[in-house]
Amino acid sequence: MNKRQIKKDKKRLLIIESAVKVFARKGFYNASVSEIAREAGIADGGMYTYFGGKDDLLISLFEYKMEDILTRFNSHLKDISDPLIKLKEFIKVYFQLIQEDKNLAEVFQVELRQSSKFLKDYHNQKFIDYLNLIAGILQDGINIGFFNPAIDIDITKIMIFGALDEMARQWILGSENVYSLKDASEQAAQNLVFGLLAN
Amino acid sequence: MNKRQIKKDKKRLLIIESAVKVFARKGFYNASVSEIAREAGIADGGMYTYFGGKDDLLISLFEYKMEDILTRFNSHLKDISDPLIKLKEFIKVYFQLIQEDKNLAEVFQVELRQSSKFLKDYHNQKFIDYLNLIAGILQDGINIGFFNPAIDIDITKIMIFGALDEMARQWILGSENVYSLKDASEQAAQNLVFGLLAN
Amino acid sequence: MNKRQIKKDKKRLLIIESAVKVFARKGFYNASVSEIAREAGIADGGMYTYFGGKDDLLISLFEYKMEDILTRFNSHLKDISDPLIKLKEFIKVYFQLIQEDKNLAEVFQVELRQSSKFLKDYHNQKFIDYLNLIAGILQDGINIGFFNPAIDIDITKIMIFGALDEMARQWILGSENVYSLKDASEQAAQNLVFGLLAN
Amino acid sequence: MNKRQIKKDKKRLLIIESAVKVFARKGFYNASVSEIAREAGIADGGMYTYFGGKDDLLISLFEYKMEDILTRFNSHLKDISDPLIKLKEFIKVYFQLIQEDKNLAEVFQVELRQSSKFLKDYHNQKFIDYLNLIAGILQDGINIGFFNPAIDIDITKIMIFGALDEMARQWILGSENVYSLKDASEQAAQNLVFGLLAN
DNA sequence: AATGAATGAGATTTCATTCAT
DNA sequence: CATGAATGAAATCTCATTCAT
Repeated sequence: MNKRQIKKDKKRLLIIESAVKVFARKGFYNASVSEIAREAGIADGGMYTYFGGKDDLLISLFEYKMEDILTRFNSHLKDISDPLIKLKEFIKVYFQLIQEDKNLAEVFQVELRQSSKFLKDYHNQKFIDYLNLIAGILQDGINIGFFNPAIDIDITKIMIFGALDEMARQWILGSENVYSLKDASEQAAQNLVFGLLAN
Repeated sequence: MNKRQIKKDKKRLLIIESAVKVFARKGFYNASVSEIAREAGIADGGMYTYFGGKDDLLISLFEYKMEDILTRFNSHLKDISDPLIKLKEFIKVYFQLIQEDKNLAEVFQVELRQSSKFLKDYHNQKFIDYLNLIAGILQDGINIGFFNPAIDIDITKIMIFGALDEMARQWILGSENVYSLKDASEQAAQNLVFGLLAN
Repeated sequence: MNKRQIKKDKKRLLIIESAVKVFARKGFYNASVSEIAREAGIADGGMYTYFGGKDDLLISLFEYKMEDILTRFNSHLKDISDPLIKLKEFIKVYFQLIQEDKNLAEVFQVELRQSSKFLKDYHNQKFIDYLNLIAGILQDGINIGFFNPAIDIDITKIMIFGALDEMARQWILGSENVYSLKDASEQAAQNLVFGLLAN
Repeated sequence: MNKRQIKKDKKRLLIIESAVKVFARKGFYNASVSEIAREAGIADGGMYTYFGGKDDLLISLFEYKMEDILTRFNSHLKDISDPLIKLKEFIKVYFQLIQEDKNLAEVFQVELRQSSKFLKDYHNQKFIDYLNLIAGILQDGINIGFFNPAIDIDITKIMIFGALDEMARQWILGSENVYSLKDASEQAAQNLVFGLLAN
């Protein structure tokens, strides 16, 4: 890779990180390109060299970060074979990521929702990959007889994602009486695995 | 109640219903006040007689519809004493409501999320009431020994809400290979109550 | 005069007084017809029965009040023959009127200025009558040899009006270190009559 | 100073001059930002790069022009020591300025009056400086015994300002039988210095 | 005659995007 | 490549006036 390319990539990243901050602060629609530029320390029209526009910036942000996240999930989970532990670990890593970068989390949790509307055409492969991480764990669990074979994987993966997602969102938004992410993590694992019933 | 007041209330409702349609179609930020007015068959500035502005319209819409929803939940659940059946019924009613008014569901599921930004200050009592419906069921279940006393209600109510919410959202957004809401309903109940483990 | 006519006149007056208050508070352009109606305790569109519109209301207000003012000046000054005393008395009455109704004064001082623009066509006879009050005093003074015959009455009447007007305006607007209207009155008379020169 | 800054300053000035023309023609409230832009030959939203809004434009206009005016007064008067001549010269220069830029004069005389409403908070230092020019002349005159020591400077400076101001305003507004500014200038000096009394 | 909801033109302002320097 | 001024479309909101009740 030549020097010029490296420099360009650095700038792309800089703009993405700035956008994450500003989107988290203001929301996608209320964030102005100008403010992102200011945050990045570049000129107003500067991002147009690196991204096609505000929409493209959001998509690129999502793709870039999602790739990173998927990589991290994979590297954390690849050596675990027990699906139960894998699920627990998945939940733990998920909340860790949220905690590490609250700004990014807010963008994912809150802002990407709304954008699903105007980004309808955008085929969201990374999100599908992400859901399939969960699906994979479920499938493994069923295969080796740990998980209930009656589970509909396509439904349940979304259910699990939603459960974790909402717990994270409330933690991010909530100022008062919020649980710790550690508690959330343990409770989620407990509930998902064993259900609500008393034994 | 006099005639004028009745007419006014009708108009308020008409505008709310129109807004639901347009928000569902375009999203909150991409919906223009003009378009809502056109949908409602009133003049461009017409909604300002009934609502303080676009934001207020969204909040009012939320309050109005949420009240209706809470009433329906309560009337459906009030005579059920078994918490297990109550939970199942809650889930069923939830998905029924989604199916009945897809537009409203879309606004609630997708558009109101983004607005959590500007709804941050707005103390969202109706949403709290809704969460407490779930909390109540959980509490009852624990009290009579059906549900696991180790359950943290404040965490779990959010988890359940999130799980159902995301299942509904994917059903609304998903054009391809979506599950039926009936399947979703049953699967959700199954998973929540018994957990993922095989017996 | 029949009863109906009396009632109508009362309402006209009520609206004028309300308009005075609101114009004083907000200025002509920033005052809404609705706010004037609220102040008057009538319906929003109510003033259109009595006045042709917002502009007409301002003109009518001016005419009505100016007539009153001219009457009061005339009744105060009619028995004074000494032009010097007449001038002093004119000044005194002028500031008395200002003090009596600060709202009205503000409308006259500040708001009627701006309106001179859009009311350009409106031939302001009452204002001319008012200026001619001053002109009359000057003319008398010159005739009987008290005032300097070199005085150009048409210029000087405006000068005197401007001097008093500005003193009144600063008193109305000024919150800090304002003079009393009594001091202003005496100083004005002193300066106008004797000039700035030391004797 | 770099080229870009010079260009920006030029544009600011262009917009101010255009605003003066349009405000003079239509009045502040009836002038639209669009029309000012058209007059300046820039795009509709163009002035927002240079000014915060319509109000800010008016204030900036005032500050900019007033600074110029104060400079001109000072350079004209600085070498005159005789307070009597200084006063006469002040009046002459004042009417000269009015004559030179009738548009600006109209804005100052007519439009800024109305704005005293929204300029109320805005601490108007430039206007105070201007009044103090007059105060300085009066003080000098009293000190060297030319002017009557009984003069209250704070009242009289306002009186003189008002007298000149109104003479100017009537000249600007008046289409029929107006005096020449030369006559006004001489008459004002004569009246102020010697008073109305015949000797 | 009074009411006040409805109208709809028009105003200010924002901001993504472009492009000359 | 970077800059940031300029563009101009579009959005929200206001409000004088009308008119059915």
